[in-house]
Amino acid sequence: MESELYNIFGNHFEQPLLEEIRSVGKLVQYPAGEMLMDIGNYVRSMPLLLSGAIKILREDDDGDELLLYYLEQGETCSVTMACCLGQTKSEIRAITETEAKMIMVPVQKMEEWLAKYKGWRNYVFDSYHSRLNELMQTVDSIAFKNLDQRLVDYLIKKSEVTNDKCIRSTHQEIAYDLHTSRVVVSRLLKKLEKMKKLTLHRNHIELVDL
Amino acid sequence: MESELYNIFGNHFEQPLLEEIRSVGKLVQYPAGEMLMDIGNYVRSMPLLLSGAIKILREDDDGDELLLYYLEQGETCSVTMACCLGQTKSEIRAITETEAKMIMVPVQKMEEWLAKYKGWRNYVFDSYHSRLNELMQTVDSIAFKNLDQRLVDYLIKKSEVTNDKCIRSTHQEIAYDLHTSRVVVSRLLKKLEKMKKLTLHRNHIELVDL
DNA sequence: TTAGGTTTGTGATCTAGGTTACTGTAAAAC
DNA sequence: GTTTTACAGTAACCTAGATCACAAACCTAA
Repeated sequence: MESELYNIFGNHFEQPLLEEIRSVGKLVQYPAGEMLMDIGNYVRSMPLLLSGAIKILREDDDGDELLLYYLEQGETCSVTMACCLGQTKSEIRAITETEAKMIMVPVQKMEEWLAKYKGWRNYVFDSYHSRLNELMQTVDSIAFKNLDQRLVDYLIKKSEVTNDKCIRSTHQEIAYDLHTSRVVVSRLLKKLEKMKKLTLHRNHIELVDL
Repeated sequence: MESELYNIFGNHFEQPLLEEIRSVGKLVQYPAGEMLMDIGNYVRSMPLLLSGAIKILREDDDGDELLLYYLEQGETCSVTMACCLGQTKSEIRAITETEAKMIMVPVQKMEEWLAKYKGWRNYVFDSYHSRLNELMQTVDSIAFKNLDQRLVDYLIKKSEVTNDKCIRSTHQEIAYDLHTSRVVVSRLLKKLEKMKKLTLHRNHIELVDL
């Protein structure tokens, strides 16, 4: 935990803060596809992501999902933090997209550190800021873009966070994230294949030129 | 300014913080329809809204707008704050929905107070939290609801913030906020009128039973 | 009063995407 | 091996909402 913690957060956090994190934080590791939090859960600790990626989803009344954004190395979930501080239930679902290693910090400390460390305060604010901007991007995407473009964006982003030119998902899984139907995804993917932008296989998609 | 400041923020802020706000804050008042901030602007101070309502809009590359949410009494614009602290340009447009009175606080103070006052910290975090939740509502709305429902929600919300059963907008203006076309709005409104939920007039709409 | 702009109503047509239905095929289970 | 299940391809059809076109009603200014 030492080296990763220092590599990733050393520039932002004061020495004593790093020490505190080391002593109270709990290092945990999850495989891909693990649900870290669900809608309605209460939250008592916050993750500082050391490696891997986490996807954040929203669900409507009918159980339809929509991918909001990914968390990556060095980031944390502001929505979670907001829930912690506000003592309210989670409004989102968090699932590891890849294997992920993180430090869990109890909520009381988080608050204490806000008063104590400028580095922590800046980190938390930057984090909120990033999440707000990402949510606005998401709004832009669903409000202003058509599905063709959203699909392309999705594939590129997913390829980035998994660090893999090959998207290991079924069309159905993609459809869930984009909140559309499998048939539509298959159709659009086939169109992209005809444009030589990717090649389709069972259970995976090879990105060629997106 | 005194009485309003104390009435609205007295419960959340420490006495010395209230004093500071009173001494460095600038009281300003705008009529309805005033643009307070535009996309690309730099921000040097933050509003604490004493009365009235402000609408926050997002715009895409083609200049198409979309209403994100309203700010109301006692609230502040986190996106603005994020821009202040991050020294980045505004990603949103803010327009007074009604006549609005607010205290403008310079950005340096805001940061100073974060370290100094727990009340301020809580306020700022609650504010971020509210904005995140509101943005998620907006995402839900455009991702999961059809236009009929969004229009009804819009009319109800607008009636709330203006505190007026009568919506003083043209169909075109509503269409801008919902990011659709005037023709579609007229059609849906006519449908609602036939369902006896409202009555239509030139330049205004009377809500009857929504 | 008239002219010109603005707002609203409505029919006709178009399109992205949703839905249903059925097929072939790869992979897994037996 | 054979059977079963999950995944993908594709045609046919449907619908919400977008777009175009035009007319009527109203409002303002000269």
